[in-house]
Amino acid sequence: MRTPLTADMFDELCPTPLSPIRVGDKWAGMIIRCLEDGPRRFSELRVPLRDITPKSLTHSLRALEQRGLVSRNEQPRSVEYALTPLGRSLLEPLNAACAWAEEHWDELVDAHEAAYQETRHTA
Amino acid sequence: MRTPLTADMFDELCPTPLSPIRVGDKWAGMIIRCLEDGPRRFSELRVPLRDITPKSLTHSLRALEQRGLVSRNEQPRSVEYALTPLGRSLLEPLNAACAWAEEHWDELVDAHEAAYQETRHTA
DNA sequence: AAGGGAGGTATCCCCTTGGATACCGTGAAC
DNA sequence: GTTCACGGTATCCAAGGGGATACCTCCCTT
Repeated sequence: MRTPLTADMFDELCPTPLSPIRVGDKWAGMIIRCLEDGPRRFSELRVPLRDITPKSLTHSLRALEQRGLVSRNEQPRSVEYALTPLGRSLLEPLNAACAWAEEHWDELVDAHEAAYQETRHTA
Repeated sequence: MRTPLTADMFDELCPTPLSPIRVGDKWAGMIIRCLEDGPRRFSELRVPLRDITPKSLTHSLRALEQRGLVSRNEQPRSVEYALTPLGRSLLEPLNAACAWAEEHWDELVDAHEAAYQETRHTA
């Protein structure tokens, strides 16, 4: 564990974009996933979230802190973010949501494409 | 089943507002719950959602339709909305999310109040 | 003393979300 | 033939989410 976070970990197979279920703001769900294996540093979190601006990351992390899901541990040479026990307990329903999205992936894609076609047809 | 929807069904005990987990937009989760026991009509759905404007309800329902979660059945004298099988399958992770929120209700409230106090103190 | 990395802030700006209010079209029902 | 409920639209508006860019402070290294 504590393997480096990769830049492509949310690229292809992650069901997040098509799933109707969301945790907090745009980034919160992914951040929680990133912290699953242990504490991470600010700059470390920016890697898998690609082009996230520091402002957005700060904002999301503060919101997660306020909800008691993430802790901020400031040390001499770095800042480490980690899941609180409450945040870790959230992994269970979050995983259930992701599993649902993966399980119904085809239907979600079909519905999305059908809606898109209809839009084009109407226009 | 098919008992009338009450105006207060989302008032007190519903964990939605404090839960970090959301389904679609502001109303989607509650709409899905409302359809759990069978099809409902537009005006019927407005009751439990209190002050929802027709515009907002229309918008949310259209979005749920596009995602394939809700079906719209137009009949001579009424329009009925119902869960699709896909929509119904979403109840499982949705219930998991609600159960989580209820289970950690106290912690959620504590975190929320602590954040509020801190805001007041800072200001 | 200067450079550099970590962890942010400060501004600006656009787009979306969602509420308020008002209006509309259709088909019973009176 | 007008009124009424149903199922919406149309328009306007305020607040918030989120990206782009630039800047800053602290501390360590060289």
